[in-house]
This record gives sequence, C-alpha cells and structure tokens, in this order.
Amino acid sequence: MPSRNTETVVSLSKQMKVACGECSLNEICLPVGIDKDELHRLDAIIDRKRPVARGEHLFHIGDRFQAIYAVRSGSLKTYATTEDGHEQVTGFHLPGELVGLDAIAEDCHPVAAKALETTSVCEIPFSDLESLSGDLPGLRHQMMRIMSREIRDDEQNMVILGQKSADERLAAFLISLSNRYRRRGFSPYQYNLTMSRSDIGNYLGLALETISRLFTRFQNEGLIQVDRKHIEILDRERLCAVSGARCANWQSVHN
Amino acid sequence: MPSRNTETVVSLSKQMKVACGECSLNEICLPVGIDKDELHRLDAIIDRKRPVARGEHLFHIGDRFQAIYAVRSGSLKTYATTEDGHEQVTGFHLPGELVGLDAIAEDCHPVAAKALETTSVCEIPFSDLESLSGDLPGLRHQMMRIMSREIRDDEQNMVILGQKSADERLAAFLISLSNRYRRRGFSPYQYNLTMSRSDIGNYLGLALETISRLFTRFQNEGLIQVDRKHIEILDRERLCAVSGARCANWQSVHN
DNA sequence: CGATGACTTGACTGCTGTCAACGTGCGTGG
DNA sequence: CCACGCACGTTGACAGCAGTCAAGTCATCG
Repeated sequence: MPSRNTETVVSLSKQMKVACGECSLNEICLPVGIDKDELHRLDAIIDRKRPVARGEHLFHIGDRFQAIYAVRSGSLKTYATTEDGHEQVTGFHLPGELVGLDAIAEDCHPVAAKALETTSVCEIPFSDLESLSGDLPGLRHQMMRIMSREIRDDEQNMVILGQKSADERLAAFLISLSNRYRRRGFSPYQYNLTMSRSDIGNYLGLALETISRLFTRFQNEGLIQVDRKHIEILDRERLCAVSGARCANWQSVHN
Repeated sequence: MPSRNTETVVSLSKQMKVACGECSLNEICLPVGIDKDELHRLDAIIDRKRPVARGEHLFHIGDRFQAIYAVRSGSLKTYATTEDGHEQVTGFHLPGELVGLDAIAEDCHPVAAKALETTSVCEIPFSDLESLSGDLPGLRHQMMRIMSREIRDDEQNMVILGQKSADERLAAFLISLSNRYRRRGFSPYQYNLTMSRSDIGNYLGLALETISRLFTRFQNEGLIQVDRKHIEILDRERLCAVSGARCANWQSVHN
C-alpha cells in the first residue's frame, strides 16, 4: 500500500511542520505580539526537528551555542553539574517554553537539556533570530519579555530555596505546575508528573526520600491524591496556604 | 563667593554627567559592542540621576516599570518579600551592573532596590532603549548578553542554594565578590562588604548567626582576615577549594 | 555618655539528610 | 503467560547541620 505509506509520511511531516500561525501554543510562545503577516518570516528561520526520545539530550553542558529551542510537545529538564559530578536540576520545561537562553552570554551551554518523555522542539538559530529581531519590534519585545520572565522566575526560586521549608517548597512546586498546565489548556486539578521523585527533590533542594514522605503526608491530609506519576489536587486552597504564597487567585509563578 | 559656588555646581554636574564614552565602566556595562560614533545616541536617552543615599530605595516592589538602571558607583541590594512580610535578598549590584531587568515582562517591579551606601545610577528609560535597539544591532546583542548572563548566574545560585553546605555557600560568595571587584579594577584580595551579615545570610539562605560563626571559623583556619566590614582573602586557593567550585582560574560566577 | 543597632558567642532543638531495607510496577526474555 | 531483573518509590531509624533563642560585646552617633 504505497499510498498509505505516503499518507503517513505526509501526515507525520504535516504534524511536525506546523507553522507558528497554526500552532496551538502561539499565544504563549515566541510569536506573541508579532503581526500575522510577518509571522511567516519567523516561520522561515525555524527548524522543526524530529522528536527527541525520553532520556536523550537536546544539548550537553559546554556545547557550542547555536540555537534556542521552543518545546512543542513533551517536556524537558535542564541541569547543571558540579565538579564533583553531582547534578542540579535548574528547571522543567513544558510546551511553549524556551530553553537555551542562558547560553547567549558565553556562546556555550552552561546546562544540559534532557527529554523527560518523547519531546519535539522547534529549533531557532540564534543568529537568524537576532537579525530578524532587528526588523520586527514585536519579536524584540517578546524576546525581552521572555528573558525577563525567566529572570523573575529564577528570583522566585531563590525565595523558595532560600527560606521555605520542605512542605512549602513541594506545595509551591505542585501549584506552579498546576498553573502552568492550566495556562496550556489542561486541567489544573490533575496532571502527570513527567519527572522522577529524585528530579523533583534535586530541583527543590531536598532529598528524594523527603519528597516521597511529603507526598504521603499531603495525601493523608487530604490535600492531594497521588498514584505513581499521577497527581490530583483535592484541596487547592489549602495547598496554596501550605505553600505560603499568594496564589489562590490563579496568578502565580509561571502563570 | 558666588563664583566658587558656581564652580562647585558645575563640577558636581560634570561628575554626574559623565558620558558613556568617558565612563570607566563602559567595558563591562551596556555600551559594550556599540560603535564609538553611535554611542552618543545611547547617551542621549540616559538620565544621570542624583545619588541615592544609603537606605533609600531606587524603586519599590510593585512600582510601575519605566526604566532599567545601571549602577555607576556604590552598591545596591534587591529583595523580594513574602506575604508574611519576610524579606529575601535576590542580589547585590556593583558598578557596571544593571537592575530592573526582571520587571520587563509584567511591567512592574517584582523586587525592590535599596542603596547599601551612597549610590549613583544611570536611568535608562526602557521604551527609548527598546526603540533604539531597533537601530543598533550592537545594543540589541549586548542587552541579550546581559539578560542571558543574569539567567545563568541565577541558575548558578540555584546550585548554591540547592546543594551546598553553609561553608561552601559563604566561600563561593566571597570568591564571587572577589572576582567581581577584580573585574572592576579593584584588588581581588581585599574589599569592604557593603552589606550586613544579615543581608549575606538572607541572600545565601542562612541565618545571620551562621555567617558570623563562619567568618570566625574561616579566620581561625587562616582563610581570611575579617575586621568588621573589611575582608582580606589570605588563602584564595583554599577558599576556592572550600567553595567546591572550579574557580581557581579566576573565571567564575559574575566573572 | 548613654542609646542604638550590628555583630558575636553559647546552648539547645529540630528539620531534613543519610543509610538501609523493603515494596512495586514495568519491560524483557524465556 | 510467567519469571526475572531493574529502576523507581516508600518507609523507618538515626544523626548532624544549621536554626532559634538568649545573653553579651562592640562600634557608632547623637
């Protein structure tokens, strides 16, 4: 059945080559604020790569910086390593988010990016992006906004790592994920964790055993329902209260 | 003596109005990578304000975002507050560094900036900066680099807060300051802390008592000499080793 | 000279890390 | 289909680092 094969290829290709204008993420991704009739210029420089399998790297620490990446589907973690080989997770990245922005300054990647599940990304060559941003004020502004938000979120993380207790950290993390999923049209009340307990603990500056214990305790307290990777938030109000943050109003980290 | 008065005013005014081309910081500040003959265009939008006294704010949390600021002399701290009123110091800022970059995304300041000593800054209205960066590719690139470096440094801070012990944190902090002073032409072996023990502890996620104890211990171990605000680094090698970072080669955080 | 704020030092407590054993689900291969 | 191995996750016991509380010292300034 040659026609069927061809169709499959076309369909895959179509799926992979969704232009920004048709992408469901264009309300939260790079194209925000760019005129419809100029969007094709951004499209033209973007390379839609084949999906990255779970466990594979998008780039490694020290890799030459050439492009930033927008997550299209799936999820990634970025992590740095200390000289004694330890790993520090610096972030988890959901569809619509950009990775690699920390590499611009030194022209090489200070962190690695690893797929937590099958993940597809848009590759945006930085030199092209930079020259294009000379022509498109909207693109310039959006780049600034995205980088600024990243700085703000990192400051927020400093607050969490600097003075929150273990409970507060995990609660804040769960609420933050909830908000980010909601922003993408998914339920804010239940989602699947794509990262391991160990990754969460590492990210939050806690031992993985602590994460495990807290999941159990939060469940006993009726805050959440945990089943392996699946999280259901039963009492969002109270979970917010535990996190010690002003997030009851749906506005929060990573909104 | 009217003439003397006038002279004083002129001299102060001259001091305050140093153009970027004559500023000793132009190798590390915003003008990096901008053509000499285009620098006047940047100069034109910059407002050199009167100095901010110790303890005064440059901006408060929630203030409308209108400009970013470059520190010309003195130093600042930026801090966020949690809803229970606690303060989290998010950074210390030395001459040549930009503050306010985290406010672009939401159009309001998520942190406050307070002078640690008498401090003068250059105010750079953001809308002007943004439109000017449409004309000057060099300015665009430098803005990206500066924001990228801020993101990278914040990631580095996550590593410190996430998995370093108290000793390692303080050692890394002292080395980082040393590197930053060196970059500005000051001695990397001795400098004055412009912030309190409490600020340092808060920034590093430690109690101020812990900072105090560590200063004493580092001194007993012959790593540093402390006299009130004055720090002398006696054994840089070993201090680096304590920090657990690859910083013996003078390259490091905040280079 | 006293008041004030910043810093130091000590005693004690407790949160969270570490170590260790055990349980559970999933994929692989027989 | 089942057995096995392995990675991941859970739970318990214990210990240590750093926080908290409290008292005391020191410098600076009015």
